[in-house]
Amino acid sequence: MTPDELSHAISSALAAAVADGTLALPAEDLPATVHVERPRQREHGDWATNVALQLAKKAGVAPRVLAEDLAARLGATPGVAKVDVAGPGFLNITLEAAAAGELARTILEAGAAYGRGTAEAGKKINLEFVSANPTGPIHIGGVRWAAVGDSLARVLEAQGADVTREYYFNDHGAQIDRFARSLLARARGEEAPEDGYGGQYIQDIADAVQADVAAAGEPDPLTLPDAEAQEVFRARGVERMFGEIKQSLHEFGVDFDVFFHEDSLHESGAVERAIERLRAAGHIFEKDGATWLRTTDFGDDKDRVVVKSDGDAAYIAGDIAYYLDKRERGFDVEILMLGADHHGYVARMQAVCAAFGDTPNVNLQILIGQMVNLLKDGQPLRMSKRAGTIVTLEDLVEIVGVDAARYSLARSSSDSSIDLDLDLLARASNENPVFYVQYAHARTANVARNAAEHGVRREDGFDPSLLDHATEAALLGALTEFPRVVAQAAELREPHRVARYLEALAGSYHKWYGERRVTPLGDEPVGDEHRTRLWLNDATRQVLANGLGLLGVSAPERM
RNA sequence: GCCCUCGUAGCUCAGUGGAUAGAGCGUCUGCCUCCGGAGCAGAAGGUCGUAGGUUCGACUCCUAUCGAGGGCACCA
Repeated sequence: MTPDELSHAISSALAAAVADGTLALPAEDLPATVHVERPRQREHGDWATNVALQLAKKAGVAPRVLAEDLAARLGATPGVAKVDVAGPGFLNITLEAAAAGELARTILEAGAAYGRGTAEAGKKINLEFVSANPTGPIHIGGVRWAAVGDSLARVLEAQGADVTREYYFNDHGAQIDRFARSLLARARGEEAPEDGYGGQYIQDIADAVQADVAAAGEPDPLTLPDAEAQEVFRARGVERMFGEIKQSLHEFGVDFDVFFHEDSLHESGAVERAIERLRAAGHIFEKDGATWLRTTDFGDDKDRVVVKSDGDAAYIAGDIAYYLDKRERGFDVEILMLGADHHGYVARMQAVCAAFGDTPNVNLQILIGQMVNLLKDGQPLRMSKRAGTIVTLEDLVEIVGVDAARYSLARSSSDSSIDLDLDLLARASNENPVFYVQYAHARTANVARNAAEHGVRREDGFDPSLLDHATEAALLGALTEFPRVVAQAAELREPHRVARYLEALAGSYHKWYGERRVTPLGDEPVGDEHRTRLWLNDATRQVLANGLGLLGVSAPERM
């Protein structure tokens, strides 16, 4: 019996109570779907609902009286063992072991599809994340969005969405000029300019550019005039940086479908077209020699310059064109993940969305994530791109590995800033809960291997009524919740819920493992109880694997 | 000054109106003669920043306030 089936049974009981006059409430006042949830306390049964509490006031009856009536009606439902009324009027429902245990078969039949849903089916979603400037390696903040964003993409895909992972390269404007000047300076053996970038990677890129130029048989850029030399370092340096960024993201398990270059918007005339479109809609005005977008009409706190008085496009012009470009590529929803240091963009970008006639927060959804603070021996680690003292994606992976890095960054709500102590992670990596979850998965694999060696085979029998231990009810209950957790993670755009769920599931599994054996002891013959437990073991493995897959974390057979 | 996010166990963090607020790590006590002890069982540890309000019921929603971080460009 699934929670949905139980929910329907309760709805039927409510409808019956209305039909025979017991519940004095118009049928349309009944909830469309009755929510059932897992009670915190195991003694409270397998499922609980507060529907009697919610309806009692409207119907003018005491909650407990209504609850008693519903309990009597539900008691006869096939698969329901008992229904208790508790506290102010909760209904606590306990399922028959067989009805609960059927889930193991359901999960194994569904396989990798267990946990998938259709909540986002038919939606074409563009998910833009990381989008770090190609002026240096990806630092720790960007890594967080790589882990969270990719996991969110997987979760949305599990709900049927057509997701495009997109990375926006800001390869236009002053930052890139500074990057190019820094490369040139280092190639000449000079210090990086005051407003430029430092760090060993600048030297490395500069060397690589010169090697590339030599390999291409082109003249040494150091013999060219400044402007031309800088252009060589800009074009080739940015290309080099792109390559490194793509490569480290790939090694992190994050592969983008589209790397979009801001420069292309300016070169193709997309920026002018987007501005003209807004002008035609009456949202553009000229003032002080500049061209403005009247974002205050759509909730922004000030209007924004889109073309500066010197004729150059302001930064937001690229974003405007980019927004339109995505819509014209057919995306219903554009999701944008930004760090908290960019949250000031939200209002103006939602205004841009509205100015194009779209619906803010529907066609454009902006997720703001808080920062990652790095600690070393409990002390904050100050990072500076200019000084080159940054902790990069590669550094983090080298210290803790891909699985631990992804997991530790994806298991927290993006609303919380998180503190990572590098020494702690390096010293005792099993402090990362990922190993708790992965160990549970490895253990299920080991149990299955052992069972196979001893002739315990699923196909020889399955009797879910034998799953009658308290730890089995708990484990089945946890397994039941997986599809809801995934659906909720997608709906709220909060993939960390999957990680937290997996930790709870792993806990339920470890407890069960301590109480029940799949392989018979000694000379004990193989019975249906062993075979049925193997079904449960394998079902757990399937869910752990499915969940870890949503996080982009491996599910090892052995550790 | 205005805006955004956060404040929950010693530490790192879960908990989008329900029952006795949870996990990992750390501390303490037990458990490997048989499916892996990266585990399990138990103990200790909380005025959920503070004060009001809404509600049958608030960690959760509202208001105020304190504290931490971030943001308020014709920069990108």
